[in-house]
Amino acid sequence: MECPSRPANLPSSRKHAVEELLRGQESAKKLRDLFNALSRAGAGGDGARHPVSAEDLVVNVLQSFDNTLSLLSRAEPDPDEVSQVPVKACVKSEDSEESSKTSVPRDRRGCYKRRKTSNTKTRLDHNLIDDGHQWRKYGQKAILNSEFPRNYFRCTHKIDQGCQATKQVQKIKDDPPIYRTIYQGHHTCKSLLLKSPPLILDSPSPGDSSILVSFNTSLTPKQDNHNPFSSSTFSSVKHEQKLPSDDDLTPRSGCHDGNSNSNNNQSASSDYYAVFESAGEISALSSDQGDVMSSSHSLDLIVESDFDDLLDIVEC
DNA sequence: AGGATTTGACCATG
DNA sequence: CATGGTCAAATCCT
Repeated sequence: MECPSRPANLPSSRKHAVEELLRGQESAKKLRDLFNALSRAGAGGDGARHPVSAEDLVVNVLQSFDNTLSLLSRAEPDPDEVSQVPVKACVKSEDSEESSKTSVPRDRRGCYKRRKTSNTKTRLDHNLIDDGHQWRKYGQKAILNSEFPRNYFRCTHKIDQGCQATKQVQKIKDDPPIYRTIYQGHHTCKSLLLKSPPLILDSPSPGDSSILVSFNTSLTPKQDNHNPFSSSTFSSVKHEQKLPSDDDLTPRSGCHDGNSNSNNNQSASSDYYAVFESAGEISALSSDQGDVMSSSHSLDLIVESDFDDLLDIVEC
C-alpha cells in the first residue's frame, strides 16, 4: 500500500472519516489493553480497574465505524458503487446483429460487467484457510507483473441460491508463501449461516450502516491435508478439490496423498490476517491451524488491523 | 453419470 | 490496445 498521503490533504469529509477511524483505533487499543489486563488478572474481575468498561469501548468502536461509514457514503457518490452488481446484463440477445459481428454467436463468454472494487474484503495470510464457505473455481488468469496466477472462485450456491459472493485468490509471494484473497459480495446462501455463525457485535444503530465485527476460530477441526490450495483449505464439504498447489495452483487430485502435507511447513505461526471491506461492513476472521487465539485476543488484533487498513485506504 | 475444474475465448474497462 | 473478469465447452474426478 503505497499511499503516503496525509489526512491533511484530504477533503474534509475524508478528514473526518480519518479522525473517526483514529478514534476507533484508539478505543480498540484500549480494548486490547483491557483484555490483556483481564487475562493477566485471571478471573478476578479486575477489568473494573480500568477507567472505561469493555462495553463502552466496543460501543465506541462501533460508533466510530458507523460515523465513518456514513461520512464516507455521503461524501462521495462513489461511481464505483454503481456497477457492483454483476450485471451480466449484456445478454447477447439483442444481437441478432451482434452475432454477425464475429461469429461464435451463441455463447456469451465474456459477457459481463466488470466489477468494481466496492464491497470487497482483502486479506493476506500465510496459508489458505477454510473460510467456511463452499467455493467453486471458475477461472484462472495470469496477471501482469505477477509471478503467480490469480484464481477466481464463486460461491457454490450461486446457481441454486443466487449467492453472488466471489473471491479471488492469488499467491503473491512464495517463500514464505503469502496469499491474497479478495472477497467480493456477500453470501446470501444458507450454508453460510449454518456454517459460520461468528461472533457478531452489531452496531447499536439499526441503520443500514450497521457495522459488523466478526471473527471465528478455525472452523475446520480436522480437515487439512495441508495442501494450501486443496479443497479443504478453501471450502468445506464437497470436493472443491483444487486449488492448485503452487504457482500453478493446479494439482490434479492432489489432496489425498503424496504432497498432501508438503506445504505446511512453518505455516503454523500465528496466522491472523487483516481484513478490509470497503462497503459498509467490517469483518474479520481469525484462524489458525488450531485454535490458538482466544477469542478476545484475536478480536482486538483484528479490530486494530482493520483500522490500520481502513486508514490506509481512506487516506489514499 | 454427475459435478467440479481447466482453459481458451470473449469483452468491458482504462 | 492491454489487461483482467467471466463464460462455457472440454476434460477430469469420484
